[in-house]
Amino acid sequence: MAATTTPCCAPIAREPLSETDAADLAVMLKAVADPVRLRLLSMIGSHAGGEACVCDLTDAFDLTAPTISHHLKVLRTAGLIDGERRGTWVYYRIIPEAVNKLGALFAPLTESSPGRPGDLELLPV
Amino acid sequence: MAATTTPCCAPIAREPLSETDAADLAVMLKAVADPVRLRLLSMIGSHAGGEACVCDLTDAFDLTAPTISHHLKVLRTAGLIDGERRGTWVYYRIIPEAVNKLGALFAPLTESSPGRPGDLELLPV
DNA sequence: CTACTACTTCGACAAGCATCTAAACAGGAG
DNA sequence: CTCCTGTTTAGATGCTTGTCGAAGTAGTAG
Repeated sequence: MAATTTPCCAPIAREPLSETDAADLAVMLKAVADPVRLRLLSMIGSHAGGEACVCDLTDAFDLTAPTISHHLKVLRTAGLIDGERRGTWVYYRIIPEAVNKLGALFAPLTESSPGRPGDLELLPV
Repeated sequence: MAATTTPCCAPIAREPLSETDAADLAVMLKAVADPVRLRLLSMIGSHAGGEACVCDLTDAFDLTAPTISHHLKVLRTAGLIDGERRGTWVYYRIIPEAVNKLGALFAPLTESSPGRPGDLELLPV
């Protein structure tokens, strides 16, 4: 749907984001800026085999199945996860590129530059 | 207000987030999940000297001053920036710890683990 | 075929949020 | 002191979104 494989954007404190990039990233961040979706993403990512069945996810919350399905759709639309039906169950998997993109945005800044932040050090990923 | 200096949370795909940690992180992510605030943060962080005056920020948008002030307050409440009045103008500065916390959450995953994600490699920061 | 389970879509409602205008507050200049 | 500029607060409004119940779709089992 959206272009999920854009290289995009330097670290947030490196150079000002363009209006377009900011809007693009905000979509992805909005998807993650929810406790339930954050936990869903974490559960899927840390699940054995790298993928989790919806049934497992639903049981972990005090929410109805439609609500979980809605949150999964938001994550999927944002390009953060991908779902696949295998027989009876639907399995979701994290899209690592998308997560890495967010990680790169909040780049490793040098924490200890007490007043002279002119020379940042970027860790080459 | 909130505890901003918590070490908190392994990478999102490392282990499932606790309900508490997820809620805590969601607050910070909600603050960033907006195009305007994303650009504000980026402008502040990449500004010469590491800090930016509100007047500079206001001019860069088609929004009224109160709206910008509101967004800055959201970022400040989330512990992402800090503001200080010096004479006539107010200067804002990024809090690197907070940004790094987000960066650590979306940790560098090994992209190419095709089915055996048991041993992830963490880059020691 | 019917019955059952797993998941998604639909429609609705309450809460939250981005934005505005108007007004208040802080500091510098005349 | 008064006036002006920069910034924040207060209140109001319209859009977005998290949640639910009910209904729809997909696949398995008998």
